[in-house]
Amino acid sequence: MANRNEKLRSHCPVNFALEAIGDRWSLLIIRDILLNGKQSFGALLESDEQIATNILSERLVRLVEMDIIWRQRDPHDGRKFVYDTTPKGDALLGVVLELGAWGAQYDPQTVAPQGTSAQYYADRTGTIEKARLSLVKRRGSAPGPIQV
Amino acid sequence: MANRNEKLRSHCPVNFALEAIGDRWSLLIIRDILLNGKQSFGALLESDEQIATNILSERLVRLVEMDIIWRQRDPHDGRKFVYDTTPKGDALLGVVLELGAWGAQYDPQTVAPQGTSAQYYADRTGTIEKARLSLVKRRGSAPGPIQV
DNA sequence: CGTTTCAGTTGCGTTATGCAAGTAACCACA
DNA sequence: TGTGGTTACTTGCATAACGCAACTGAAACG
Repeated sequence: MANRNEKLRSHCPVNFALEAIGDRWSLLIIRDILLNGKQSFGALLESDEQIATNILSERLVRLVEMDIIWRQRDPHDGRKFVYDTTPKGDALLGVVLELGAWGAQYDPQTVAPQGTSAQYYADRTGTIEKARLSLVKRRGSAPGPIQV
Repeated sequence: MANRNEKLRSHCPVNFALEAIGDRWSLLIIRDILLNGKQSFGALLESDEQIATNILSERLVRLVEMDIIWRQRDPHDGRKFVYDTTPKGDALLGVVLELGAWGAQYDPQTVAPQGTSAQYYADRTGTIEKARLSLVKRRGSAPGPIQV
């Protein structure tokens, strides 16, 4: 699991990244925020992978602590929080897309997730720049789901 | 952990990749084979992250089962095996480099791992193509460590 | 032929994950 | 204003994964 303050096994940059987000759930949460526009606990719960509430809760705390996402109260509903990626979280887009490209290539039963176009996974060439532009556009305008 | 034959949580390509290699060790092993030219059990054991023998053993079996790496007896030493990536494993290079780029950017204490040039992590632009060329060159010639 | 190297395996304690159930704060409506 | 539903959690407990240390069997070395 992504550890918090314990000493790292090494300072190889690949290892640093894996200790931060190299567990089974963190990158799925980041995928949902970056690509599927999910920004609340409830929305993140509804993904196909069926994350448990306690795990989602703990991961969100960790990701906030690591400054990969941040949260604020929903101004329109006092029960809810709004979660969104920080620039450090946005910088994981390349990782998510590379994983997606590999998965799409080697999973014989691959499907594009709901609300996400298969073209973002189909080929790697140009994909990262393309999605990054979507993200810039999103950041530049009012916050909300991006339709990729 | 990367599971084997149990049913996947979903067929989202990102999830498929995470279920295959989304644990704390698999991508470090792939990093060592792809970037650091390590090809034996003993060499893989010596990395800074100090993987345990039982975990390395199990991960190598899994990676072979998934056709991400393959192994053969060392023709020069009957005790040893030679491990190397398959094309499916080579295709994870982009994932490794994206993780490395992110880690190098956000780990204040980052270091380039032994035998690996920092330039491969320092910036993402062109990095993937560059390393891929190294890999193609390596595959084209006799198998052996690549010095990146 | 004894010693060392190599690639593991085994045993066992610790940590992480996953499921089900429960809770406090808040909102929507009568 | 109170009642029921929603949201974002927390708790308890079982199971699975991880990690350390010690051990093994086959091959190489001297």
